[in-house]
Amino acid sequence: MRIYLIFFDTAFYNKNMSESSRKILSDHNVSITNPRILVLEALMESQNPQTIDDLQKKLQNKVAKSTLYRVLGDLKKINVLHEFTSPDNTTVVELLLHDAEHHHHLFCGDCGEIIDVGLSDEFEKLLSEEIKKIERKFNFHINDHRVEMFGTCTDQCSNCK
Amino acid sequence: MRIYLIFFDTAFYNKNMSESSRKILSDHNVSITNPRILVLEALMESQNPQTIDDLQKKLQNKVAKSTLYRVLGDLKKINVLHEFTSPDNTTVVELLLHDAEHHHHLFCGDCGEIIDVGLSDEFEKLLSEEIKKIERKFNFHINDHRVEMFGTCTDQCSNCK
DNA sequence: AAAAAAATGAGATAAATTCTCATTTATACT
DNA sequence: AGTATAAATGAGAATTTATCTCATTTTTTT
Repeated sequence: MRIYLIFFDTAFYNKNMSESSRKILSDHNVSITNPRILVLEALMESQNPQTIDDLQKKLQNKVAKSTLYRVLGDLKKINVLHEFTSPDNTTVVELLLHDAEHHHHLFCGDCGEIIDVGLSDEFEKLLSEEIKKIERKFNFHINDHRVEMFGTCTDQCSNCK
Repeated sequence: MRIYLIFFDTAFYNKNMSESSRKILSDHNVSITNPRILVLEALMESQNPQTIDDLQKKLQNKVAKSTLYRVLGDLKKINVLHEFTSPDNTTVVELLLHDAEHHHHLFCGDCGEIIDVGLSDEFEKLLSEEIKKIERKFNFHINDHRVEMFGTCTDQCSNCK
């Protein structure tokens, strides 16, 4: 048996998040400002979708409310942020990084947790075919889709139980 | 060639809508009141999802704003109303009648129209299997799902063009 | 380093929804 | 049918969520 000691260098991770935040902004020709970096870092802190309230708590008045909304708008405009609504009508937001895979969402009605889930290639392929049929039938041009699943986490969720 | 004359008896349809509204309420042990009947009738007037604003216009001050929201809440509670949010964050609402088939939604980003669409049995079957996998993987109990498709209606839509 | 452009903070404003409570309406019970 | 009781409604106040305004600060350009 081997024992590994893992040193968790928070500074390193923070520096990393700051770096990637800057990169996201410069890659999209958006000026690099402190509020934007802070908001991006807060978004990166969790891989699952978060509410605006979650973000405000993380930012702890380091960014004004109006600025937070404005920055989220900026990030939507450059397509690195996805905004949608949970079943209880709360706006949630998640970062879409270059390497983010196409995914869908699973909602827990008890604790409100939202989990990113991937579905099989077979399923996605059949869905694309269905979408082509719908496009023809309704004379639509469809550019996006999503599958949402609603339920309750039985025991694993950290918020519930 | 034959020519058919179709007489559209509004009174008959109104009476019918009023009757089914009453039936919906009594079937669910909800007291039958005028505002509830009016809201149900407004909901029945269109088969596709409608915004709260649409309803208010149809009701033309015959039902107070607070009552409208309250009645919609009541209808949700007895599971005859489905409420969700369109991509531009507007709340929309649709009646779920006993005979309503399982369906999904198609959103037009230009005119805001929302269309009910059914997908093939083959697709729904595969989706159920995917959902079973997700339930196992995340230890969830999933009780509902929906597929949303986003695009633009190319020329058929009555609101656009 | 200075000038120009852009972003921010603080609070005002707007829109959507919920809440409060006095009055009205519906239901249950003679 | 008529009355008592319970429930629902209307009107507007309050709350919540998001956007807007504009003077000040920060970033970018030169």
